[in-house]
Amino acid sequence: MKALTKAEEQIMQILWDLKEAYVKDVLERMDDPKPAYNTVSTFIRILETKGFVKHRPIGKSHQYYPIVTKDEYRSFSIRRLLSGYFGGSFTKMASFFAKEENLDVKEIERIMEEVKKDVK
Amino acid sequence: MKALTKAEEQIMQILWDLKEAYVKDVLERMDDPKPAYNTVSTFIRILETKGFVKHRPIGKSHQYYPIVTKDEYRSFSIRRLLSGYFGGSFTKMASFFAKEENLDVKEIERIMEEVKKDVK
DNA sequence: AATATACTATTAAATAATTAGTAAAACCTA
DNA sequence: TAGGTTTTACTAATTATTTAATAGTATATT
Repeated sequence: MKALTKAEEQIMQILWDLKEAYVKDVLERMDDPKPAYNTVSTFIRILETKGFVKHRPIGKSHQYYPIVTKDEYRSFSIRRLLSGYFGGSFTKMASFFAKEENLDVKEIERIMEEVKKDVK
Repeated sequence: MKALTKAEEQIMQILWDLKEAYVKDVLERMDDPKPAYNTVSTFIRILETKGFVKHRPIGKSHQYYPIVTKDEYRSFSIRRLLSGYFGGSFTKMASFFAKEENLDVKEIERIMEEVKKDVK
């Protein structure tokens, strides 16, 4: 999987959110100052050539939808961070975060309880 | 703090590792195919204008050293990932990771013990 | 001193990413 | 059906990033 550029990522975030969308739907959700319609259209087509997005023709128009899921990209992003900055170890990252946030043992335990509940 | 580009980051990783280095030291640690001496030199000077690096003149030469620490950049990177993909919540990221790796409760607890030990 | 060496500074060239204009096709409406 | 609207496809322009050549300066070597 290839990393997304900043502008590409912005648009993927919207597509992940909407599940499927026309160019105009994506444009609508973009922050001001909104880019030109064609800017969005171009990026979506780039995302399509990169294999992140596909479309189905609806009348004369295209409805776009993500084929790389947000979870897949999440996973890719965590892995990249872990391997670049924490020797590939999630434990190291968690320790780093805990120290940085001055979490005490109680708080760490609360987080882990939450995780355990969630994993079940 | 501004994000590093890929090439800049590569060089910062080496500088963080070496703590202080001449251009040639950085070049030495780079993977083959090694770039030109001047390519490295240029990037280090870009890093200096971005405020990531400083130098002390040693004779006619410059010895470079990081002024943004690896920990500071680590922290910045985690935060960016959390805010973009986990609603800013470390717990969410941990849950996601645990599910993805199929960690069972035992393993989660082992990680937590490690973190607790480390935080003390 | 002349020549080679090691380095920095300046600049240019190549490539990648971002933005959007223009043209053409498809559709809608009076 | 002529004129306006919406949309895609193609292309150009701009800016950011990456790479390195060239030139200049100081030091070492013979």
